[in-house]
Amino acid sequence: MSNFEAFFDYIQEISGKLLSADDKHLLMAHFKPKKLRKRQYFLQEGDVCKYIGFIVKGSARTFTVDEKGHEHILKLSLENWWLADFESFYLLTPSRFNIEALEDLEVLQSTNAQIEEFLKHIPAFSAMANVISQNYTIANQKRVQAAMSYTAEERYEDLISNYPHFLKRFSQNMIASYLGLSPETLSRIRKNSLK
Amino acid sequence: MSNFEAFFDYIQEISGKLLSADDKHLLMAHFKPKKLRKRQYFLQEGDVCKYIGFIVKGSARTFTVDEKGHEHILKLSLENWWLADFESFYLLTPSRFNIEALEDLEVLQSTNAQIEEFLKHIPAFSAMANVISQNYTIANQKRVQAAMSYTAEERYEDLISNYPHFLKRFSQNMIASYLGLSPETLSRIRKNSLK
DNA sequence: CTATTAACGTGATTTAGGTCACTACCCTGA
DNA sequence: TCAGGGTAGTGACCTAAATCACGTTAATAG
Repeated sequence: MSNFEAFFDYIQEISGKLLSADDKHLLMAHFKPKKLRKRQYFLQEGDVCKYIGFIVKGSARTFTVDEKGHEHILKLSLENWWLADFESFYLLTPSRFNIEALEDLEVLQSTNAQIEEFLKHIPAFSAMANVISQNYTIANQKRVQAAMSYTAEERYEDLISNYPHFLKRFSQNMIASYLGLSPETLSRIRKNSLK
Repeated sequence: MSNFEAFFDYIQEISGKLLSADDKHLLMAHFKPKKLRKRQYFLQEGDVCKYIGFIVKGSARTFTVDEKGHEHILKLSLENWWLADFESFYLLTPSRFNIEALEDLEVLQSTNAQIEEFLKHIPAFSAMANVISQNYTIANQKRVQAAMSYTAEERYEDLISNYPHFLKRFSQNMIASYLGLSPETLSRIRKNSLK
């Protein structure tokens, strides 16, 4: 399956280790391909996040809805990213987040229990998990810092330089919400920075 | 050393595994006690974060200074927390952060290379690392969400309910900066919420 | 092929929170 | 013992960004 080829490549590249034929069979046996159409939910608020998904194709957003009905996007995800509310996934508590497909979505998904098995038995998988966890920590650290210390304009500039491809794949509304801005403010920022 | 006893207890409690006598000797051989006086720096901006420290006693803040000279506190740390800029520590890049003792500080510190050894040879240590990494991911996720979707007042309420002991150990100036607020705003919020 | 709905732009107005200025109260150290 | 830095409270003012209101165009569904 070409789905799995891309997945295997990803694991090997991130981990710097090779997957054996057995490793691959184990992964193929327990990662299930799943398709979601645009606007379908991978996870709904209140549910436990039973599955973690690896995005093969498409995009998604992770967001909350506050008491005033406003949506706040916590994460935008594309190909070769993992999809889950890790708090809910690790602790098996009901999630405070929604994860929704923004484009038709193909993921490979598995359960917490299975992931534990992969970590134990597949060295490349476990090495990958460590690297990803580091990357997440770093990315989150940056994001907190940006949210707290940067102005709206600086956060947008930051996004442009770090994730330029986001602008192609996500609507301005989504980007604005991801940056913690109103769509109007983002529109004005773009206008000013065109000069 | 009573220092190490608390450290060993912590590892065993978090990991759910026991440390052997050999494990303990290995840890004692390569975690060095270090004392910092109030206002001394554990890490300075521009330096590579060569050491990770486990706080035995005292408190510290991790902060940046922006172009206008304003300080932004990213993290406040107390006993039984780890002290490091993980980005710099993992990637060996110059840090964008400062870590400063807010009270006289006692840490047990070690290097990246040594940590790799502990992870390989001490199962309890490696299990602890996994749990901590999960906790960090969860805490960071919450903090990003709070920074993006909550008002100043909600963030303060959130702090009170999640980290009430922070109020006893850190000055209002520090709390304000941690919450991304001016000291004046925090002072007014406190006044209003007293009613 | 219309009819909606989503996406983006732009002006007028409001507001949360920042900035500046001044006061009072500890501490801590010479 | 007293001076000076750190800490907190409060008023007056300012500004970045949200909100509200409206148009325009582009995309999508029936």
